[in-house]
Amino acid sequence: MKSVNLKRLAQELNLSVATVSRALNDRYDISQATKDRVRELAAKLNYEPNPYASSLRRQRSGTIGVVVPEIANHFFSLAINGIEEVARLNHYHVLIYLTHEDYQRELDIVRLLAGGRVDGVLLSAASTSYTDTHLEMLRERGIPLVFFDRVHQAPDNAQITTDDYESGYKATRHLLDVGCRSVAHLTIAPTLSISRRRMQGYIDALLDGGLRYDPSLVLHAQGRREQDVEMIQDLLHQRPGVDGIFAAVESLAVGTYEACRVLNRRIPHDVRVIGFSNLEIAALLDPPLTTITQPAYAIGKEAAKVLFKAVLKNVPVSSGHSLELKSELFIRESTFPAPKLVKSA
Amino acid sequence: MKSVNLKRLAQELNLSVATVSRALNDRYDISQATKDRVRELAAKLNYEPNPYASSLRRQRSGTIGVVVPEIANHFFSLAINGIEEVARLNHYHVLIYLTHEDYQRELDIVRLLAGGRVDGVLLSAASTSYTDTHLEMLRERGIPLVFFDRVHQAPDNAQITTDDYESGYKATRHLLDVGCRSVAHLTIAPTLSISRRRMQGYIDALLDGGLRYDPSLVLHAQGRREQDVEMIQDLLHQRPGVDGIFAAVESLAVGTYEACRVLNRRIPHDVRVIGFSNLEIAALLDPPLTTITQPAYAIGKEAAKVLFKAVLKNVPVSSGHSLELKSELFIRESTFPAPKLVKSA
DNA sequence: TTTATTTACGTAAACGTTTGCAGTGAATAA
DNA sequence: TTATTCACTGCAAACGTTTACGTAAATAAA
Repeated sequence: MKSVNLKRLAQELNLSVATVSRALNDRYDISQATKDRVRELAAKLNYEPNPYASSLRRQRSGTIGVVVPEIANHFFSLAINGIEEVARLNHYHVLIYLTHEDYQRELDIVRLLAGGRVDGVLLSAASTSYTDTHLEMLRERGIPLVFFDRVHQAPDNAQITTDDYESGYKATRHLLDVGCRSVAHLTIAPTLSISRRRMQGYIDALLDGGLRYDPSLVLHAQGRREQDVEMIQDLLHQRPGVDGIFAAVESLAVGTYEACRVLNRRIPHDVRVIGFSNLEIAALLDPPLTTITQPAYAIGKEAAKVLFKAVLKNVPVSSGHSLELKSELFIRESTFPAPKLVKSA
Repeated sequence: MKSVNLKRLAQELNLSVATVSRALNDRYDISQATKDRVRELAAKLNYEPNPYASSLRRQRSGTIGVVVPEIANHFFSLAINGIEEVARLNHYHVLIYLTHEDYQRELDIVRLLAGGRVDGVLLSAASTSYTDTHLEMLRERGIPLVFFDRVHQAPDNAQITTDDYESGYKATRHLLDVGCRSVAHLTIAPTLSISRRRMQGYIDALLDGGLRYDPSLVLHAQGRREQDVEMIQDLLHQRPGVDGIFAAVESLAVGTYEACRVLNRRIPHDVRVIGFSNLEIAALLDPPLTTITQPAYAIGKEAAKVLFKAVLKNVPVSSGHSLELKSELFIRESTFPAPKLVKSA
């Protein structure tokens, strides 16, 4: 019940607490003989240093904080996987916080973290409105911050993202290539830079393809599953000419499938669908979904690497450390050109 | 850069550190006037108490540890979601650790946690071999532990599980009901109690259904995606008579779909498939997958609740606090009886 | 020999809180 | 008047580490 500490070890070995501490930390000014003695007893008694005492003394927590909108989401759980990997290699611990897309909650969390609980923060922004006061708090306290995926347009922050503009362009372009003439775009909060960049890619691809950009074909979802599906249904119903849909996030691609099922629209015969997604089973959907897939695991890993560079060297991160990874297009049946399908159907 | 602490506040207010601390903690023996003064300045200076000093002094970390085999998995991410919810309500922080199904890693993690970093632990066991030495470490240190889903047969531990036996029975029974005569079972490590219980349900349902239990129809997967799919292919190939498959974990249900695709076996025409799964999009698969779905979110929530009861009241958890939640059967096309399908195909 | 250097360890302060105890001045009771 | 209570506040120790500094003994240099 009573945990063994340095004092206990010191008494039992007839040494001072300082010597024991130094022996365990493998300091140069302790003889090999005592180091061995100390370590042996420590192992025998299952000694584990008290992390809070240690963190208090060296002003360093050995912990990073990860703040994400949600966790039941393939992208984020894969990213966290990558983050955890890097943290473990650096003997660091990982605190997880969920904002549930709520800016206020994000603010509260960051305030807490700025209190010194962590040595660094990885953050993927909530979709609701934004000021960057809380980021200032971290900066004031000298706590490095690296954004990943959902970044915030702060003056000089490191951020790990994907080529959202190019991806948006590529996705839209692909729809045009397979014959779509009226492409809708489903996205989330326009305050998010990823949304804006994906959408800009969408717009530019339309224009380059000789189509005009029709804002009424852009649907901003709320993130509430059922309501979003209804909105998609409404869109498909009111604009029967829509023959292609580009979903900027996975949940909206899935929502499109559901809406199409309800409305009896055939994919890809009536409408072709492409979506950002990290679903491993996209290929097993009915029909297999064409996806733009982000390297989620790599994003988490790289973001953590950049953060640790700053944390361990005790230097601030800057936009110079930013990275943009490439996402990949997987073409599947949901965007097959119509003619082929008509035959086999 | 320099963080504001109690001393700073005390100086600025001409009070002692003790008074400031008590004022912020809303102690009864501080006048309302000083409380107001203190709080005002604290808010103005953005004071956040140093969590490590605080944790060191009161022997309490305000943190729980969550240990799971993996996170890129619907069940676990949903469970973590539930856990985080409860933790947040209790103003607790959540440390995440991944074992990647590696027992040695689980051991190392528990050893760390037993060092006092957390006030309690939620654990879902890795699938590899098992002794319960590390659980003893937690018990010795008086750190409550609650298992969820993947429990370990420790003498007197609290555990939150689902009705695995009944679920296994129900799933198998369902396959028999729709006409299967040769049902294979895909599962993971037999050391895990969930595996054993699900399998026992499978066996009993077979016997009750007048079939015999054939161990060669049980496949123990390794958790390596590609190899698992190959094993499933081999099974289907060598035992062409198999007309039903019960997958004890989601990945194996998905693997079955892939194997069937490679071998050109039609689901459900040639073989019917049911699997444990928390995929929200099971209904969108080709064909829609019949699932046994665990209340993952609720499991996380309940496990956390039980843990906090122990943590906050400072009492040990015991098996008396264990809970068994019910999983649900969602019947979809992958287990439709053959005749119907022959027509529409 | 004396003096400088190295080796190995101890002393004590510090990190920022919390809290038992004591103390103060004022108000009330005896 | 004195004693007692009450409402506040301060002093100082404690939590378990880490580390700057000091020091004694042993060795090297003079």
